[in-house]
Amino acid sequence: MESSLRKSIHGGKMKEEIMKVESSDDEGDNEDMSLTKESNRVKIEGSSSTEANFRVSSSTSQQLEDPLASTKAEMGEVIQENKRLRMHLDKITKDYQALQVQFQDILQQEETMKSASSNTHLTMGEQHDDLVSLSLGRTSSIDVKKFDPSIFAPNKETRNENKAGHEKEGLSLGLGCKLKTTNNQEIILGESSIMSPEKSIEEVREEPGQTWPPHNISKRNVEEEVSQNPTKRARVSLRVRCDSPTMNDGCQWRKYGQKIAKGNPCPRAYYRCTVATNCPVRKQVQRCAEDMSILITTYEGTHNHPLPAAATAIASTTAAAARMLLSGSSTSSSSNNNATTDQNSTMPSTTNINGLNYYFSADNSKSKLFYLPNSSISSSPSAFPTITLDLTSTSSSSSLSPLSRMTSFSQRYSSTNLNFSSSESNTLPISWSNDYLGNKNNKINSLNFQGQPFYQENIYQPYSFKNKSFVPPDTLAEATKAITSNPDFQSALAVALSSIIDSSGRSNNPGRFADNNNNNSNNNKLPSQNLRIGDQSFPILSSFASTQNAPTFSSNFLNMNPSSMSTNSQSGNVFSLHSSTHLSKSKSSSPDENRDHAI
DNA sequence: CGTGTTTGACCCGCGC
DNA sequence: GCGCGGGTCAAACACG
Repeated sequence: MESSLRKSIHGGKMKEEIMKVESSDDEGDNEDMSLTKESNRVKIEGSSSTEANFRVSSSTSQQLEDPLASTKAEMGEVIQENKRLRMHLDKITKDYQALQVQFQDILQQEETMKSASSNTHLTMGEQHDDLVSLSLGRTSSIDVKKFDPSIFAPNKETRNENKAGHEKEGLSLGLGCKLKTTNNQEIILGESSIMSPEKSIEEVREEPGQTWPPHNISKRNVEEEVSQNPTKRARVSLRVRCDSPTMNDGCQWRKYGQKIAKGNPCPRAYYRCTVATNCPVRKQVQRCAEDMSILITTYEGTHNHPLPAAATAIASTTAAAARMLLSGSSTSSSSNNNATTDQNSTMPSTTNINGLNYYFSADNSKSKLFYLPNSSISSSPSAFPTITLDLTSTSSSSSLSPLSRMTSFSQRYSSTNLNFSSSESNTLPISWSNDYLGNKNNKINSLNFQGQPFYQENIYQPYSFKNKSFVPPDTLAEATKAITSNPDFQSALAVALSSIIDSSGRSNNPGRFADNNNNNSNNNKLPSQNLRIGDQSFPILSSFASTQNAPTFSSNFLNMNPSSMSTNSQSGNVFSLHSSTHLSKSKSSSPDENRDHAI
């Protein structure tokens, strides 16, 4: 009795300490610090609670002897812990502010450059436009069109005072998705409404006079190019290991044809987007002839309507890839004729951008060069330049990937159980185990995001309640730094995160689609999102949209295992993302469930 | 009955 | 011009 009373007292005091830290957080930039605050709240709540449990149990015997001393000792520990957390918070805040200022610098430089020159398409900036678009997944802003990796360089903290007003822009670079509308409104996608006062995407969609997606130069460039040269309608092909007939990409599709294409016994299915009546987007779905487990989904066109949240991830990724393709193919052939042309000095290599392999077309208007030596290349030319995002293969390029910086990160804490997955036994995680992040040999890492809604609770829980794991304070700092300091990491991360966004928005999709995906026995469970590094998983600290009612993500999108590459009936470019995603068994038991819904 | 799929016919561009 | 192959149309059909 006395013991339990004491425990509650201790807990209450610790709670006070926690609240003290949190309330002091709020004194700062309460609008702009959503991610930082959240990150620290994770640590505060998690670590304090974890230690609380430990302390309560370990001090039970002492309590009988000297309750007061024990309580004081605990308070001292708590205070120390809070100090550590506070320091950590300050550090993150500084990094965050530095990033914001740097980002603003980039934007200003970009505007200057824009006014100065616009005669080259395949400039570094253009390349980075593609890079950042892929990186942010949903970036649709002219203002983030160009991207300089240097903005993620750490430790640049000395900045102008008058730039402090732009603090909202930094964090979304790291883990959120930001849109900037034509009237300079920013939308941080995926940011929790609690944590961020930014307008939600839906609000902006309803903004009078706004179009969706918001107009931006990048998209206009593509559209203009396409309109100027109709034969250059870019296609983006995704190669994915997928057992279901189609991948579920969040959009609604109607099949309008099927054809046996030459060189592939598997029929090619033709789909058109039915979200809007006159949406021009088409997609083709076909199994790979060499490896039936590989599903090739080719997208063509741009949606002319608001997309379901679940569909924006793939849509933006493919749009970015298409834009990259078009911008690349719009340049003189000399710059692109060689698939290994070094198109951008800032790229790690011509075939490895962000650790992802690009294979550019050898021809501007017709895709002739295909991607791998083993391919039985289709000789039939395509009128469409095609970029293929290969999500099936392995790569040995990881050693150069900046992600390898995470090696020490994972290894250092290799003994820590950081798998905070709450995925149930019958649910395979959707994981992006990038071989380029690492494999068993080079002991690097993989990204593994549980393909389930991103519940706020689970952001906090992993550190303490669920697995009783405690992440050393500098673990988060290191992870944060690794992420924010590295554009390459960001790009890869964003793709993976996109799948999470996709999952969180799944419930927005009405009708049959929603029905299909709501058939989920795990709906009532609270999964968590993990960043898996090697054998370890790290909770994602960003505040992606937490759709409480979202069903779990059933995408068969990326069930990737290393495999040999095989042919695609369309020649084109390959963007190889070496990643891995597993399906959620609970949602894919019936092939019909994924019928007609890509990715 | 509404919605989506199937499938043969048709159109079109390209190469010979 | 002809044949081939990719892509689309639309009537018939299936399903809930």
